[in-house]
Amino acid sequence: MKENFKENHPECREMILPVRDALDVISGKWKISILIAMSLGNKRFMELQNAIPNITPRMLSKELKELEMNLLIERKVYDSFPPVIEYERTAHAQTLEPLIEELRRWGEYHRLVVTGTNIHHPVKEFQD
Amino acid sequence: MKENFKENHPECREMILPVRDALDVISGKWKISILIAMSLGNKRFMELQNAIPNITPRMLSKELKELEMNLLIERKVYDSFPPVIEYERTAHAQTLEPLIEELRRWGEYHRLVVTGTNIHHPVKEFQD
DNA sequence: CAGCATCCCGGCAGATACTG
DNA sequence: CAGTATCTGCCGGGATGCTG
Repeated sequence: MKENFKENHPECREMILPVRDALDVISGKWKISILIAMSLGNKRFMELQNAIPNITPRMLSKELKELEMNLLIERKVYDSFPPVIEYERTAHAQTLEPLIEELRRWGEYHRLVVTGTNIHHPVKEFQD
Repeated sequence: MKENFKENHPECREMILPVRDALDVISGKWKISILIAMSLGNKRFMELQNAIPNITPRMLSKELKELEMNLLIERKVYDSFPPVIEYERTAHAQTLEPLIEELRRWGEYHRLVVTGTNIHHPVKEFQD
């Protein structure tokens, strides 16, 4: 998967690899939901599970681990009694904000386009 | 998948849905490669298959269909002899450019971060 | 509470062969 | 050339139950 355009277009491979890296990091099924739930102040495992309907502990655990490996969140263990575990977004997660906002904007626009609004401009180009 | 934050945070659901829409459209395994190969001038099925190493005709066909359904490409049949079929990016695909560029930028930056560049002020370094 | 272990199933996607 | 058909392995991810 990483070796697209291996021999043909080395300059393209250099363009595609970072794009796929970015997509791999954020396109997990629950990752965006988790990051947003955390930005709303949910920090603990149970809080996240409650905030995100339908997620199973197994999936939550798995996605949290991947987010942590990608340095987007940090797992903090306070050995109070009872011990408390909290997850927090890192500074690196902040750098994702513009990208997520761009995804949101394009996603909204795209929905307008595919649901057939001819209010806008470029739509008429793909009507036969 | 679409019903995250159903009851808890309706405003979040409205944020997540478009993001997931956008991701669903572009995060197919070969979609970015196909769009880039097309932007390089590859139009015909065989050209695309040659330009994208390791893709099978089955996958190419499937991804082309999905891109077409999302109005990102257009399938044109010229009934010359022999009949020629060409795929072209639509105007709507142009609107994806800033998003892909943002993905590429963040993907590159992210790789720097995870491969251990010691960053003290991540946000500042990320900006141009 | 914060997860891990197990079982299991549907679908993604590769390999290969075939068609108009 | 531009795909389709079939067979198959793999694994993402749900359900359930269990632990420290």
